[in-house]
Amino acid sequence: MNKLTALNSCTVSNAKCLCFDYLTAEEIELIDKNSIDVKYKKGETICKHGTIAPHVIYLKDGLAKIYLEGLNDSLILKIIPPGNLIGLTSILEGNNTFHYSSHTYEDSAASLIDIKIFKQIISQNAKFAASIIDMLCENSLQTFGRFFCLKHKQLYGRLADILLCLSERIFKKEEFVLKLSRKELAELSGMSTESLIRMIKKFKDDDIIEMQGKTIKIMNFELLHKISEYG
Amino acid sequence: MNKLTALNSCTVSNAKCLCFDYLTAEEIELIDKNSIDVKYKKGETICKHGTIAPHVIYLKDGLAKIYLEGLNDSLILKIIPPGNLIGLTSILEGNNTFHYSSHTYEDSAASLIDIKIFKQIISQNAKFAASIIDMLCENSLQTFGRFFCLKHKQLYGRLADILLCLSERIFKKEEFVLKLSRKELAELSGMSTESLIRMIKKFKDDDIIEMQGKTIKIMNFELLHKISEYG
DNA sequence: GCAAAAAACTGATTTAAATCAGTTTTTTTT
DNA sequence: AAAAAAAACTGATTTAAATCAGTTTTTTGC
Repeated sequence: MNKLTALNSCTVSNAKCLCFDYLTAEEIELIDKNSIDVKYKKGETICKHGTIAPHVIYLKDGLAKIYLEGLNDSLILKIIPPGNLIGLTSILEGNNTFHYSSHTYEDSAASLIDIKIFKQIISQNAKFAASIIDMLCENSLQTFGRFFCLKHKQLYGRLADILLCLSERIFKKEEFVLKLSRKELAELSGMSTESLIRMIKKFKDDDIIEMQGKTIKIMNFELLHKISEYG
Repeated sequence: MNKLTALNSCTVSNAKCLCFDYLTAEEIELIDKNSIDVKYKKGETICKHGTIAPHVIYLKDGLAKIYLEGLNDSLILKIIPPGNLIGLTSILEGNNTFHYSSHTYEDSAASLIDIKIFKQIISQNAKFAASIIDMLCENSLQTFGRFFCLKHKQLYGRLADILLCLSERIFKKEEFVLKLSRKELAELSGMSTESLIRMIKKFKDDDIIEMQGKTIKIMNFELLHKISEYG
């Protein structure tokens, strides 16, 4: 496989959150005692860039995005499916703030784990720490790929990336229901809403996808991969 | 300070490589025995994306870039000044390859640290591991900022970012000698060579910088910061 | 020191994608 | 069920930046 095929603007990393598998019984209890379970409605804010980060967030259910906000623009860094952490970079020593904002795409549930306890366990449990390191590395790789593709690929290739990511990594089905507006899907693909609509039309005309309402079905994976690869 | 001011396409992270300060005498010896010192000429390749990563690279002297290569384009992820690590993400379990390429900007010297030994020390020394986690977090933040700015800021703002980064973070002087061609500087700013030349001209005409050959002097930091901030 | 090559620069043109200005369709509210 | 609001869509226009096609300047090698 060539280098380029490895780069895509996919919105989720390969990282599985395995770190909790390495906890002792006491550590699990410690985390349980120092966590708060929360439910979020669709569209709610989970965390806000620049505010103090009192916890690391484990998304148990639902779907969320993490993003950076500018004056006019915002940039989606990644999508968080269930079983992933939000705010891992906030464990950084000497800067206990959230480094991005997060927002739910659908009704979601999360555990808010006290960040001090989280850091304490990192310092006392080497396997847990190693697992965190792995996740941070995976997150970096995902960001690198997305960075490259949003900077260099054209609209066509970017939409192909997103569709493949949704189908293969997030929903793991060729047909899925994506509860996002065109505006949100455009933001995710890093393009304007109008451009997104035009691209979707092209994909439909070329029989690459079928789309009815919020249901998307990938009809031609092979071609979609080629479009993703060649930009 | 508002969120936006925190985002820049600066090419170096704030991370200081402190991890080696936490080693025991034996661990230092272990690393010494399992490291190779190498000298690179200007323009040499330090590591190549996709190849096996037998070591983590500590840049002792010189200047390097790490970047992703596409078919036509390449994307500079960051600049590595002396005292920083290259290839830290390669410690990721189950994927011992380099996740980017690296190339020297000037004559440089590095220590190649055996990656197995490096990982062994992570697993046995919690403070070392915590320091690695810190560096990974800092690297992520730097990438986020650069990602946002290269995606959303215009040429003018991007060049301002790079100039500020070079002056304030890398050379730590208002006047510095940058041994890069226009082409390399353009690549660093994520724009075409012609665009870079036009932007430099604008900056000179507006008395923001002075430039003679490879010597750059920042004349108006305040304005440069404003340009960086407002894009 | 001169020729050749590379780098720096300039102006004109092209292009990809955003923006603008709408219309149509769908959803929500009353 | 009708009105209002929001979302989806369409075509025309604009714009930022790349590309193209050169010229001038600097560097390199013989």
